[in-house]
Amino acid sequence: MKSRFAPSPTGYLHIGGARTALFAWAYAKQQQGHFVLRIEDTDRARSTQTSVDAILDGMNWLGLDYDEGPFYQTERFARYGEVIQQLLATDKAYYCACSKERLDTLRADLMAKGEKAMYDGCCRDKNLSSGVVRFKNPIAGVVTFADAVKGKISIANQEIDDLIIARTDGTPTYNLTVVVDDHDMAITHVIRGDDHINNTPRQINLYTALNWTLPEFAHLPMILGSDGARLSKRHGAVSVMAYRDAGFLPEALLNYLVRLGWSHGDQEIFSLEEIVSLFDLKDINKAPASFNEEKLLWLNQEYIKNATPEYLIQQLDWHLNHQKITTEQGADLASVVALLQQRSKTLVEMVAGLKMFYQDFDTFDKKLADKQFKDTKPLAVLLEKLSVLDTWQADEIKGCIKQVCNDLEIGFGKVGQPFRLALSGNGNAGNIDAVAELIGKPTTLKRLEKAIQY
RNA sequence: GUCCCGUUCGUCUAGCUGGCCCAGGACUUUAGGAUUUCAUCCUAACGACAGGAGUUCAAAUCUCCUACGGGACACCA
Repeated sequence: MKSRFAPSPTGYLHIGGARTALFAWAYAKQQQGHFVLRIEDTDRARSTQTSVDAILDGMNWLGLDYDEGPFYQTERFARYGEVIQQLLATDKAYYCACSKERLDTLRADLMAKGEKAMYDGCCRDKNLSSGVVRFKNPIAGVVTFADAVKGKISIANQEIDDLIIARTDGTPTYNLTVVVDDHDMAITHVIRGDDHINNTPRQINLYTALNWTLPEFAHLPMILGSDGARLSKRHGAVSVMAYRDAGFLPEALLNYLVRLGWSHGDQEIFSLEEIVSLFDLKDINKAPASFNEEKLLWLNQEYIKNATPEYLIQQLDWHLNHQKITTEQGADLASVVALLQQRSKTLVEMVAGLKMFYQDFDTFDKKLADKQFKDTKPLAVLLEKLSVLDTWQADEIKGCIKQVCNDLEIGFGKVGQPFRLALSGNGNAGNIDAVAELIGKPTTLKRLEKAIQY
């Protein structure tokens, strides 16, 4: 068994492509087969190296490893040429010299007449020797195939025109290259987006003309945006790497993506191992799904909550560098992360919460400070008690706060809140005693003084 | 326009070898509870079988029609 992911390098790896890759990858792993990465770059005008790199980066970040490839179609032109010649020689293809203008008007006329815009086979029997090469699609009959997710699909050959397999400059086009590659690479399962359903019958005809055995086809429904239209740039972030930048964990994205169209009963959370062991094409939904960032956020939070601090630190590395925050000095990063992981939906949020342990802030949040620092008495008393504290530990610090409460006969919140603001600058912090412990005595006292002077 | 595919709570979905479904889970929202804010956690509530016809003792599940949505119709992939 062998599956593949075959993106064209005309942009970054987007969410829809990533899900297709994930499904093809998961099925290969599940079947203990191979997963192939193939770059379909035959459109030299639109393909770029930057896009190739972006796709590779995306795959790598997601952890979707491939057993073979990446293969590049541009390196296989000789082979395509061979197949085109073979088709020509066996009268399965012909040269067509129709001008673009003729084709355009033909299309417009047909549409106006209420018919499907198709090539009329004008040059089919002219026996020309130059121009584009078209495949001689059968005129009659019906092409039927059993799609692994959609079920039986039939299209009449009358609905299919003679597709171009080689351009004027001799370069091959998509429908020819996929067939040749999938055959040559011994792909047994073609798993791709259902925008390719209409191409499938023509490809099947090509397989037949070449006398090659057909692979299984599995067409995945598209991912739609919140407005029901196909997911695109105008729906916001669609690049996989944009999700890394926004602080998502790769396994959270993968988990979200796998549940978009695939299910295993009521289970929502799947480890990578579970995805691999449980994945099956028959559990894929036929209908398109729309992307919902709120649920992704929830999943991400779940993964952050359950991850080990060590793993989180590893994932945090990029964000820390990106925001130029150094954590060598000051609090123990693992402890800080452990404190923060219960309260961060994203890594970006975590970094925001982690700043106060490694950087001083210039000002307090004005609104909060005006309120919390109106009466500085509690903080002043707290400062006194903390400054004489010998063992700088959460329990001891908590004890001090309680003492202040007793001495002044006020509630915990009256001391805890201002204290929290004093240390964080913005009021966002977890267990205040633990926070103070990690920040350390000198810094805690310094910030307390600053708050009292506010 | 023509062809192909699809249609269960706002969203992701279970169920689709008909009865266990006056439809289950999750996200979101709302209301409570726990908590030193927030977050987390617990409890509860709201909320859907697109519409119609048919088959059947019985339909979300099978058939047909309609509506709506998506996709394809490139010398793009």
